[in-house]
Amino acid sequence: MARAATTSDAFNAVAEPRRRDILNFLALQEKSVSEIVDALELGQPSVSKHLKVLKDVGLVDSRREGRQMLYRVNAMAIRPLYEWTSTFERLWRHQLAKVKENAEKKANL
Amino acid sequence: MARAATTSDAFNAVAEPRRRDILNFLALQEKSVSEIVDALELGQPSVSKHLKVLKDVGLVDSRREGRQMLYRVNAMAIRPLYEWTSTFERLWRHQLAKVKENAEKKANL
DNA sequence: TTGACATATTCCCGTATGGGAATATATTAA
DNA sequence: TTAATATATTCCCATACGGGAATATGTCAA
Repeated sequence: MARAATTSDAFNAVAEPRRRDILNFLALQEKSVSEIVDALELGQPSVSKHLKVLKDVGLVDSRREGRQMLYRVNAMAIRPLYEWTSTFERLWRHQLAKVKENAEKKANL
Repeated sequence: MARAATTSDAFNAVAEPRRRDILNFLALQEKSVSEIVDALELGQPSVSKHLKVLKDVGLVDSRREGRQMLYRVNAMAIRPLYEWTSTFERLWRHQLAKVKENAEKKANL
């Protein structure tokens, strides 16, 4: 077995930094491919390929408007990632609480 | 340029499902390598290699106890992932709110 | 039609992957 | 010492990556 395909799930799709850049850029509103190309300073074919990966895993949707294709984020598809990381949030809060506690103990010596 | 190294950041390290399995397994308490091997039903060399990746990006720490190596999660290292996904949480909440709104509208016809 | 614009796809290649098998290293016990 | 246990590393290979260049497809305008 080799490395899992980038299209196998949201975790793999989002591992690529440029794809996160694209999602960030689309977060506020839908954009055309060329707007993304301009914003990210990346080749048009690369952007189209990244968008295909994102679409395959459901992270973006698209619609045609004239000659342009408009892409928008499907935020729901990021939810599994959020849920998974949330299970660890409790752990680091606990960790931070202990650090704080120790600091206060020291201060009160 | 090829695909980014699995050790380049937490996003890439966590893209591999077995590594998420390992982190899940370590979430509650530290475990030895052989405990992980038994739990995940994966070869020992594979587990050691996954642990190396996780350690390289700071997702786990380890300490020796006799012949065993005990690994534990460093939850703080997952924080960037949580933060990034959180920026999209607002978006899907908004989406869900609209769905609910539409459903209620229909119900009141 | 033809041409121009916007996007998608194909082809190329250097690079790294994850698993298994075999082997190396570290630690303890006898 | 030597043997046994626990873990790490190396070597192998099939696979897919991301980017650039070139090309194909799709849409509108004249």
